Amino acid sequence: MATSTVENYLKHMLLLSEGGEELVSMGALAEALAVVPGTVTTMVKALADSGHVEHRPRQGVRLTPAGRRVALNVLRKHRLVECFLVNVLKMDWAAVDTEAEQLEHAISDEVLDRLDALLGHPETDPHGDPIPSRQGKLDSQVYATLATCVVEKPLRIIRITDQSAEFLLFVEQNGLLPGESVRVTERNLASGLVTAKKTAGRPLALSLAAAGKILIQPAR
Amino acid sequence: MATSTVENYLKHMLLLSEGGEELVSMGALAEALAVVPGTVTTMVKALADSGHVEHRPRQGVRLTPAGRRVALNVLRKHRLVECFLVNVLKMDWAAVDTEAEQLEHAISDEVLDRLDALLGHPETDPHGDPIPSRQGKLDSQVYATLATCVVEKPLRIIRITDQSAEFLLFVEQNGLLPGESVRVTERNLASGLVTAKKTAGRPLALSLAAAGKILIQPAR
DNA sequence: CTCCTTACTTTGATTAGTCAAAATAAACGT
DNA sequence: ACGTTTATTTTGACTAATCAAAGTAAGGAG
Repeated sequence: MATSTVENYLKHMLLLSEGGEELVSMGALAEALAVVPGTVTTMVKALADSGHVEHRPRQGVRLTPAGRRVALNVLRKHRLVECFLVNVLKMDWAAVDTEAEQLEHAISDEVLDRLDALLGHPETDPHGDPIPSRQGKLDSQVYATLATCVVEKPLRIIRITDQSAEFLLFVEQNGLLPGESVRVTERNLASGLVTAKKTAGRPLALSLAAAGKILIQPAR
Repeated sequence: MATSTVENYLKHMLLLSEGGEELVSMGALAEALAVVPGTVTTMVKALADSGHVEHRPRQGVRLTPAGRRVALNVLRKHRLVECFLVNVLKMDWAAVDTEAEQLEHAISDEVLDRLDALLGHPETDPHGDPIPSRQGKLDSQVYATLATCVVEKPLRIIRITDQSAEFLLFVEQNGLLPGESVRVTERNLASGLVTAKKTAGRPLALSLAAAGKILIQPAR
């Protein structure tokens, strides 16, 4: 059985490789796991021995199919737990990531399945992040963002790709939740500012960095 | 923050002291935690340093008020999680103890409170074990058992005090669930056999040891 | 091509939790 | 009171995960 430390390493590799093909750098992994780089090197070598990853010294690391399977299962637990916490326990959007971080390592596959059924087999969590299927399929569609979309076109918000409580709180307070309709009225590369406007709302200014974390689609 | 190992030590001390006054022997703790006695000695000394227990060398160990507080909180989590798994996720009676064993260390107090509300503030878990209140009150009423009760008196089953899957399965298959009505038709100390009978059922034989794990009250 | 920066790896030490086995103390029977 | 049994404690060693700091490689800048 993988320890919860191992599960975390694998999960973060999956998240950092956005789909699983590219090499993940040791530095990025260390950053994501809040650990010094030397620790990552040590751990990655152990994970290579157990067949979960392929380690290219001085270049990076990549999940093997076995490692990817474990990572997807953990991610599925994480996101389904988030759904449960928000939809059933009515918890706060911004707080559930931290909670799920613990629970993802404690719930069994049996509980996972029943939770999935209870929630009606959702396809995304409350932030719009796709939930891997039982079979390990993960929607890896690449969306445009408020930082990259066409100006003045009507858009629908699909997903928020920053789980920090502050950012989620900001998003919530300005009604930029997944499902909402918006359009970008202005984008200025020089000042790094994007102005967005909800159908019936006042214009809202945000940085390019922030805008890039809000994924969108052309409205229906 | 107490690690989940520490939480387990404290929880088992609480369970073994049936209320919290008597000294718990190191051996009993080692047995309950599936660890060798030497490990318990080491750990108990650390717990004494952190003020969670009082250690009487060569005699045993006892929870301090601080330790008891932690233990009750863990037990509350364990039992509320069991309620959730059985009542909401419709999981099997006999399997939930193992699941809860993991989850009790992963859920926050926030989630605990919401779970408690969702379940309607239950007073006992599905096995009839009392759930400690938020304030740390634990019903420590001493019940009679099928091994100690008066013969032929109508009884109500209150609680099953053995969480092993086999025993729970046996209990379930013979309809001896908490809430059910029974009476003891015969008890033979010599052969160590107890015969119980549900109001509308065939007589069932069980050992004194097994009968002692089924707590009862006089029928309403 | 050489030096420098930066990322990565190595090394040695630390902490939590554990076991095996030897040492000790208390309790017990005769 | 003496030796034996049994529970407990000690000791030394091990694993997983970590950090600090020293060492090494690879890719630019000049």
